[in-house]
Amino acid sequence: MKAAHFLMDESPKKKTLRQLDLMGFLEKSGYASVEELTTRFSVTSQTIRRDIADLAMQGRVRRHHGGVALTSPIDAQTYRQRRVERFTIKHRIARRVAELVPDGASVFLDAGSTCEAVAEALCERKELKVVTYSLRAAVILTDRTDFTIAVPGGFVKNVAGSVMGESMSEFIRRFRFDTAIIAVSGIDEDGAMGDDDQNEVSIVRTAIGQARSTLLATDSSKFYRTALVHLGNVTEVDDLVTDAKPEGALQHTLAASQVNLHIA
Amino acid sequence: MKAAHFLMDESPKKKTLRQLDLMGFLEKSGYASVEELTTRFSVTSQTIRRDIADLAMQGRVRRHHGGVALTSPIDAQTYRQRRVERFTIKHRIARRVAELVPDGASVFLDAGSTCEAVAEALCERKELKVVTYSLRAAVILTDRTDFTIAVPGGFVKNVAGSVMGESMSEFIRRFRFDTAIIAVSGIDEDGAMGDDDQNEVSIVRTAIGQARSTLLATDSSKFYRTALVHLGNVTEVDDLVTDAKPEGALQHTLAASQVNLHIA
DNA sequence: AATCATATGTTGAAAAACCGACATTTCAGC
DNA sequence: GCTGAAATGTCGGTTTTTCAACATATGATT
Repeated sequence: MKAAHFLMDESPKKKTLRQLDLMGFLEKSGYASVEELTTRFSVTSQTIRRDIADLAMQGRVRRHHGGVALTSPIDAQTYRQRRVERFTIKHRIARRVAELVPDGASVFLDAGSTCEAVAEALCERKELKVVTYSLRAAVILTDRTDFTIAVPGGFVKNVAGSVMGESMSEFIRRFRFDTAIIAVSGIDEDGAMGDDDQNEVSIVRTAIGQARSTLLATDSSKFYRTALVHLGNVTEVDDLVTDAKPEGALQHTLAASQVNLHIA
Repeated sequence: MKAAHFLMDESPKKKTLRQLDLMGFLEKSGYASVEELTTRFSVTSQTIRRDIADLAMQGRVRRHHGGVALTSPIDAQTYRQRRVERFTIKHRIARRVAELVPDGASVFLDAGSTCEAVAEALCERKELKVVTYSLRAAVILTDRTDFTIAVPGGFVKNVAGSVMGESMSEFIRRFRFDTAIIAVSGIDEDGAMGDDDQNEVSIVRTAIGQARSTLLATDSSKFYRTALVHLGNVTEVDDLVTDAKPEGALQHTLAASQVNLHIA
């Protein structure tokens, strides 16, 4: 009973997840106040402090009165390196995605960092019509292109910079897409795709329903990760763009389906 | 006592020097606590706080309980650029505007470059509720704060990064504002304010109607310029923040009204 | 169901940091 | 030397943060 315990269990607990997320946030800004973090994660200051205490124990952050900072904050070099690293993976995928989108197409674009990279890559196309609920993607596209771009209205979710509101699906339903470009938080071995936010899932499902074809863009770290909310099955998508071929069960699931696999 | 000549190694302003040094230190570590800084510079915490207050006023650092952090994780280039930007007219005006907005307020924020500068300055406030149809402003605020932010849905107007749609006014009408922060393209000598886009004017008018007070932020180049679409009269606004006192007729128009004039 | 472990929320008192007002120092210019 | 402005220090009262101890929830194991 206990032997199996430390051999197998790799599933990240909530706490660990949040701490990981917290680190990600820190790496962007270098410093974060406890207050910011409490609202960002919707937990008590005490919980944040416990997270911080853990991370500080591991020497990964520096504690301060009122917040946390990175220990070896954004050493210009590592920072650049990280950027480059992300550039290669996410941007390789993004470029591949952009190649699959014809000029003049009407596109739905999901939120999340991968989709922001896709937005950048889409700038190379011409005369696209894009609907997205990612503010950042919208800004990237308006700044660099003259595409027709639409965003739904609502409240902005801080973590992702995505828009959330009551009538999102209604808004999306007003459009038809040649392609829905989506991203997910995890894909199970049986091909179950999932995300961490119920609302986002609902939006994406609506978009898929309005689209002639669905394109899933995700890096291989998402394989075999289970996400909170079920979004659908990977066999429903028409194209899957990723950076490495999935191994094992997932590979078979895909092979047995109609999914076009693109390795960037 | 004159004996302490070994302390006299400072030539220009001590204060300025230390602040410069402090910035240098910050750029390495991204964050520094007040305590660290007191020992590093051998001065009182109060002095450090005054330095910090100065720098924060200039928008060069973010204050936190216990210390300071850089506003943005530095990229030498952007940093230099920011530094210049900080002292432009728009940013001076923006800072003044932010001072007039109390923590916790609900505000409407117009679109345009001045309002984007205001968005940056508003990051210093706390727990604001912001409704804006400027995508860029929305992104700035979501990236740097945990405010509640809402944007209306619609198509994005490329040049300005503002959102336009049928039901904009309806969306705006769902909110009440403590302050509507607006910008205009021109102000006539008789106080007539105008903008160049019929839709934007309609949105702004609606917002003003929902606001307890209206704050006009505009640089002095807008004085005596006539814009296409009439928006209202400057006497309707409660506060006018600008960079230079208007001369001539407009000055009298303002003096005869209830407008509070703030020169940044 | 009972039990245990883990994660999170709550509370109240102690500690730390803040701010304003005023005192003191420094130094340039008369 | 005297004076005034700028910079810094000191002091107290206030606000914010922290921490420890306890309570509650959730979930897995038996």
